[in-house]
Amino acid sequence: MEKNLPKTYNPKEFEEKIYRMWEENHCFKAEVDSDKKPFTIVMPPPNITGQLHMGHALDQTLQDVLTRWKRMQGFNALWLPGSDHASIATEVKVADKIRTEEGKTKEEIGREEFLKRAWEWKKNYGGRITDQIRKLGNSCDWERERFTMDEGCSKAVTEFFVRLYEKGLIYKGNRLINWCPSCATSISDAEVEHEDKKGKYYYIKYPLAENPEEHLSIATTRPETMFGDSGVAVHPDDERYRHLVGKKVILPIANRELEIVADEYPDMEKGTGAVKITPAHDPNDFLVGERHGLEQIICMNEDATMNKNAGKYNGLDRYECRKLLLKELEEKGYLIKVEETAHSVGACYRCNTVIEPMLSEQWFVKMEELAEAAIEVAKDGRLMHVPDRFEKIYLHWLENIKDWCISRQLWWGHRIPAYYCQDCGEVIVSREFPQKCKCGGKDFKQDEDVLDTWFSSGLWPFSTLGWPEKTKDLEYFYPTDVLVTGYDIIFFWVVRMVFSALEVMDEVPFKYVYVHGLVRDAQGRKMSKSLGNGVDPLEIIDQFGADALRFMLMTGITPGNDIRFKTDKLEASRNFANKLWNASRFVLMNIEGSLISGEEAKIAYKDEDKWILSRINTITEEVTANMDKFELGMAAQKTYDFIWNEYCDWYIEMVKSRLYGDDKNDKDVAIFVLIKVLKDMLKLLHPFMPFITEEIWRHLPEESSMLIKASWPKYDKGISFAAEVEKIELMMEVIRGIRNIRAEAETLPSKKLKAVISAEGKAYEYISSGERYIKSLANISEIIFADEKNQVPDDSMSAVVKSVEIYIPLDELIDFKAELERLEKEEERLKKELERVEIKLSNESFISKAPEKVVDSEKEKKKKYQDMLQKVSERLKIVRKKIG
RNA sequence: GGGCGGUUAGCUCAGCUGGUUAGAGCACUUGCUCGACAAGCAAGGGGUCGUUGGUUCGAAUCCAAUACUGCCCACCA
Repeated sequence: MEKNLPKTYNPKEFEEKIYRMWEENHCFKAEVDSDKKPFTIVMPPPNITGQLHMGHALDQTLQDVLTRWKRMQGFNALWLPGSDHASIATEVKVADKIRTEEGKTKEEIGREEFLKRAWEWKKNYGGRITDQIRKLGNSCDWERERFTMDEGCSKAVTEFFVRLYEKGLIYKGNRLINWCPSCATSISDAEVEHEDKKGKYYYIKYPLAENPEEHLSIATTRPETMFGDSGVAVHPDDERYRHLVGKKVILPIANRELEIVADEYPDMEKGTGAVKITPAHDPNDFLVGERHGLEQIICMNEDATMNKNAGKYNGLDRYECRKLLLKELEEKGYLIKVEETAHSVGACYRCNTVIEPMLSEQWFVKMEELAEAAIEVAKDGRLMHVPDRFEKIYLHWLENIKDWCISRQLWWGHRIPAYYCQDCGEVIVSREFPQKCKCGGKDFKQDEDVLDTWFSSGLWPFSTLGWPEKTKDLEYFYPTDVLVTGYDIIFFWVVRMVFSALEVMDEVPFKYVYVHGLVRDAQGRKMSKSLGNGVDPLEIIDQFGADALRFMLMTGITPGNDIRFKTDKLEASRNFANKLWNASRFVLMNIEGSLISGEEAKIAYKDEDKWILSRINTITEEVTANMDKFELGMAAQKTYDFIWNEYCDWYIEMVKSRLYGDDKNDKDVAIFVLIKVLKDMLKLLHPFMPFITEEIWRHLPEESSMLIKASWPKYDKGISFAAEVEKIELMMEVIRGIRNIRAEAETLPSKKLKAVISAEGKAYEYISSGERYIKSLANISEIIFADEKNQVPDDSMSAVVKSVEIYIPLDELIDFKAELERLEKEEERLKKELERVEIKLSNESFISKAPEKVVDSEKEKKKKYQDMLQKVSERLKIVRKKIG
């Protein structure tokens, strides 16, 4: 135990210190231990190029809350951290650096040298994001930190690739892929973002070969691709064109002949019904072309300039070509009309450049079989989504999946383990560099391409635990329990982890997928660099503390929904931390000498002790239930409410008179309960606010171990003080009633007042045995019970709570006007309530059909309201008479 | 074109499997220099829960339709 807490809550003074303490004591470490049950979360690896942003803060905090909670519940909790090499993003960054610092392109530097620089870059900057993450308080096992390109993960990638290849699930083929001209690489379908943009339909004349006077009108949004045309398709049922099938048209400018083919693909209703077919630059046309054996003509280069197939436009950028081509078409009379339209355009999700569908030889993963397995585990419940609406999205995507293009024309990443014999051209896919080819050749060249980043990310849940080796870790910690991620990368990542795991591990990689939303700005906009509306978590931590940020994110969250970042919510969280800080300070300040034992305290519990113990017990049960259901926001909110509204506002206030009194033993009992409940509160709050709770914990007497290692409180069936709870709650209402009188009547002095109370039965017992609460908390000097001797004075202000009447005698000071207003308002309210209950009770079907419990409680309510109403009415009469 | 959300106090949002006087934070009003806390204390005001219809003894909660709004998916030449 340390000395008392400083006067004000200042997170900067201890957050870093506490984190260091946890790390130095290896508190985050998890090792195989067959006596304990494992709980595993594998951290979605942030990109090494990344900076910590609010999305991370949310994502990371959720994982930390779950990890800390499970650790306290006695699980062997492993949260495994790491980072992702982020192929494209890093390559772009490193290339930029080389360009600005050395004035060279990456090609000029060469592959080997470039990779050297990239690793250097990773060494210098790759740890930045993980350093930032520590500031959030993450309790991940840093001693196990992994990187997608470290030795083990790389080995896993090769192993996985080879296995899929050997099974025939990976193939190399000439297919239509998405080409990003700016990144100069292919990208997968998932990496293309579609956006509706304004565009134009250009209607172009394609004259018939045998009769140039006649023509087909062809609409296109990308006229420059006409240099890749190798046919025109019409629908076989289309009367307009039936006679032309098999004939030829002339491709304008290029002056090539194109065959007219009949195919189901064209939509007769749309455009002119005749479609130009460009197999090498459009995915649909590619299929049509395959069906009819049409030539695949590539008319663009990799940088989206036109190639020699575009004739005189060779070398021009695609859009420049479009402009000039349209001009020429118009001049030569080939352009029929131009129509405005809106159509969807695909862009690269990294650089936002419009992608170019292009025919290219790439490596692909066959998806059908893999997808089926991933669909099955969702349907049979082995994989659960929280909230479950995301399961539909997941399923829909898998059910419509196409083969996955995995090769990238980049250098930073896992190089494809395919080797080409330089003598015979044979392709060998293998784990090691091949020694000898069938043909006897020994000269091999490895494939130049690297793999899609998500190929390695897909293996993350098990490659980080040692796969392909059969490690103890893998056996013990796998499958993991929860995957926490945003809905924006379900397709990129979640799906890929699932089918990859099912393929090689034969088991789901995680049991639950907890899907969270985005953190938006105060106006509800997405935080983005271009808008400049991003909020830097590090600045927030600096200003408010990590605990406040975490708590704000957690209370604001409902699974799957976006969250708005507002400073006032942050302030509220910080204020809450301050409240807890001061309450704890108050408790510690009042400790004198040694503490009494639980047994000693137990026999001397006062009613408020029993009440608060009973309440924390209930709250513990509820919070735990919420956590079990992933209702973390609710759990945090309940803890907040209990600490502030029950412990601070009521319990501490009730106990003060005992702390300042002369009864030493009674004081010790109060201290005992104050500490006991505080401890449980700190435990419940610890997953959400780890720093402040640990810091306070360090100051508690007789606590030598850390809170992070403490055990989660359990619901105690033995604690049930129903009568005490009822009594204290009645006290609270009476006190509120008196305070209300004080507040409403402006003429009331702030000094102590007498109270005359009329109560019967249980209420009388409660109040007579609980006078001290009313005296101290409502500032009352004396309580007189009304009976034959002590009549209720007319000149008094009054309140009715439950069946208790309270009168504050005031003689000439009385503010009858205020009293009248209060009573009238009260009467009206009661009449309304009573009416509602009476209507319900006079409804026969209610009486016969509603459960007895509900009917009884309505009857009780009726009695209560009648009783109160009668009392209020009598009082009103008197006051009205007084006023005259 | 298909799918999924949201619509509750001035603002931002909670309200799980139908029964509470419909809640919180911020904002607002009034009063507090009383020994944890003004980042605070006490007492208040403010909502026909988007609209319509249905199920039910009973609907913010379940169902249907509708309006507005956001997001995701899709090969609309």
